[in-house]
Amino acid sequence: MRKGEQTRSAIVAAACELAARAGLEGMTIGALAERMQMSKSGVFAHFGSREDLQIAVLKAYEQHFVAEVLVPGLSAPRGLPRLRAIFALWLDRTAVDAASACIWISGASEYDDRPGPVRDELVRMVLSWQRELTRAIQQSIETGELRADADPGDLVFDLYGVILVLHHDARLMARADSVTRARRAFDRLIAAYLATPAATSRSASTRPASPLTH
Amino acid sequence: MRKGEQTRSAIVAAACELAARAGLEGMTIGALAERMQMSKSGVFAHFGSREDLQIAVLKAYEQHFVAEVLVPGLSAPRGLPRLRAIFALWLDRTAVDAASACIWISGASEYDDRPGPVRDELVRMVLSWQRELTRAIQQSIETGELRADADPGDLVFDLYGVILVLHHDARLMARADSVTRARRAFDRLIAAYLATPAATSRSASTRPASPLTH
DNA sequence: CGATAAATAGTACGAACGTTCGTTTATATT
DNA sequence: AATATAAACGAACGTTCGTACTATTTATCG
Repeated sequence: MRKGEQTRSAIVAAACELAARAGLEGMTIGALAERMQMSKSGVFAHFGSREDLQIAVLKAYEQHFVAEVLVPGLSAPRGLPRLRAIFALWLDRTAVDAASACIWISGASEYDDRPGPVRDELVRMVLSWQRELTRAIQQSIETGELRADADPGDLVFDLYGVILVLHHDARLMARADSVTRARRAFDRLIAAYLATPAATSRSASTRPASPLTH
Repeated sequence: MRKGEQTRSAIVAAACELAARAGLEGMTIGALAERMQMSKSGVFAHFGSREDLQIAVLKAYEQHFVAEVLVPGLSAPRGLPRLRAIFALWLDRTAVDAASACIWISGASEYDDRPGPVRDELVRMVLSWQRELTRAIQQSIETGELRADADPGDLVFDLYGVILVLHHDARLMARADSVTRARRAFDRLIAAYLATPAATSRSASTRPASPLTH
């Protein structure tokens, strides 16, 4: 009983590392068995199917992500400091280990055209994470640090874009200054959403020339 | 003689559609043969290897991309209008056909840990495209439309992020309003980089208050 | 300790992968 | 029309994939 769960979690841990490099689809049971120095069937027996293994990897990843990004981020005071802390921790996951990819990001490309339980689980996790981001943003609005008319969904969109392009540039393009650029991009974003003391009220008289219409 | 090149390009065209859905790695010769109603060996004979086929697909994609985004974009007056045109055309590629992915984006995840000729070709293409973007941005600075102290590399970074998160949201998350959000994100970005003749408080004036009720 | 169940190994299967080879069909040239 | 060459086929190669079934080892507990 105990031994089984022990090796099972060891397999999942190894599978996480493997999936981080080859993707959830590229992670094969054969390679996993070789890495674990076990037989294919021995590894396979711990999961009903390959899909179950992939979902187990996803759940383990989410657990790590929450523990390393969300939880420590929540210890920062609510509002903009917390949002900054969360994003900084999010960035750290890329900065520290540039060799391993985020399986949420690689999975997005792998499963965006492949319906099934794995995709459902992935979408659920991303949604859950974006909800947390939205909450931190809304709180930053409530504290008056971000503009009252800011759209939290827009900022989540922007922040996610920064993370995606960070991974793209750091991993595919192998650019060393990616994290620095991502930090600047974040600061630029926050500056655009920042509540300026004079312009917090949306009055028609102070309406500037709109850059929307070109 | 002529027949060969004809079917070869037909194969590449079919391969492009296939790769757009399954990725460059997911595109198999068997599936391609079935789609072409040819034998596997008949398809294979047109390429020395699977890698050559993948590279042929990449080149065909680049050709289409340039023809549909860069070339028509260049007909807009240089400076900010051209940059806007290019981005709008870039967006259209996602908006029109949300069912098919960009193989540059899916390839980024597929090959960021897989060295080889395919990855090299992919990186070369992305670099080439980012150079074009950089040029359009620099020209927008020269015309005085964008701030003189703006870092073109930063804006390229930001723009690419918008495209990446657009694909992510539209395809994986199946959000219908992704293109709208991407457009707003672009406008926000440009506003942040805009050369403001007199205003010092550009952050609050990036957007009129009307269309962003959440 | 021995019984019993859990955990792992072993083997095999069918399918699909990219690739090679020899042959046949279709096209182009003389 | 005859011939040379290009194009496509069909079969098979060796691998690897996920999975099923059957032993055999190992751990747990009365």
